[in-house]
Amino acid sequence: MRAVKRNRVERVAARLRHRGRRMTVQRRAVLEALASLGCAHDAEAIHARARAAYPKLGLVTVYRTLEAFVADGIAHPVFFGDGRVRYDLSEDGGHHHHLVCLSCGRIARVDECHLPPSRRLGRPQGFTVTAHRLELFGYCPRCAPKA
Amino acid sequence: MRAVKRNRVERVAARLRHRGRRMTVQRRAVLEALASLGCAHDAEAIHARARAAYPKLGLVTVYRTLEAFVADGIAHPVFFGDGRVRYDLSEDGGHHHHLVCLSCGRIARVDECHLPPSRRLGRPQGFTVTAHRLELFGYCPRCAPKA
DNA sequence: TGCTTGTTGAAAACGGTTTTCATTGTCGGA
DNA sequence: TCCGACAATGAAAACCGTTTTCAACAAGCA
Repeated sequence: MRAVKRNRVERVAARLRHRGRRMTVQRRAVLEALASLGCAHDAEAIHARARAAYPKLGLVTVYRTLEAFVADGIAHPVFFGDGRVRYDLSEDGGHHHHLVCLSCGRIARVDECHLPPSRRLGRPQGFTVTAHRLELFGYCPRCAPKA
Repeated sequence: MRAVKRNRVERVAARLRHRGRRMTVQRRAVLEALASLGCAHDAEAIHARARAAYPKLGLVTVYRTLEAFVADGIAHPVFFGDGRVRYDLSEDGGHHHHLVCLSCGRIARVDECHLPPSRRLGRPQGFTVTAHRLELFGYCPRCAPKA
């Protein structure tokens, strides 16, 4: 586990350096917060968690770090339409989507993507599709009406 | 065409009244702006268009009208993740998605939804899915690299 | 070690959206 | 048709998540 962590930090550090960026204590803290929080948390939540590792960390730095991570493909933004941006650590193996409980806000991962290949999606309109965003909304087991 | 318009206004007016709301000149102007603009325009664009019919219309009223329309199922919000909410007039026949050109911002409708039925989507996690949001990003025919 | 230049933190700015408040106007009832 | 209750409006101000500014700091290369 420790080794996994160290590896991740080093991989990310390398990716940053490759773009002329630097790895700092603050970025390490944000990276670990992202990893430990899991799916789709916003800047404020990431800030709160990262402060555990580095209490002096400012919220502005979190925003800037997330911006850098997104630009370098280390993380990506998730939008639920509530006016705040959430972030996921990018995985090498592919993307995932989310199930959002409209009652309690709980979020679950959806690893399978049921969409046809990109090539087909934009064909009728002549678009070349390079990305998509899918979020599912409904009720989690605890909140679902017991029918 | 004139008749179609009148019908729409009346249907919407009825739906509003049903909820204790009122149909006003301003709301009529917003409704017509939504209909004539088509897919996914933001409050500012709707405001600009609606002002053609009612120049005194304030932007705040547009926001409030859109809020009422969404609450009454007359329109629904669309999110592209750029920090502004767009709106579509709801259709009785079902929903549609969008193709967004990352280069020129052009937006195209996607009428077919390639997703499995809601019932299946949240099953593994035990969620009851009631809605979903899907937006496709890529390049339109004009902007696509001529491969 | 020294230097260059990316990074940080605090405060202020930003921009889309929402709220406040006094005024106006819709629409159901007399 | 007129009345009155109360929803809707407009302008200004407030909000709130995010971004920018700017001076001090520190990562990483020579």
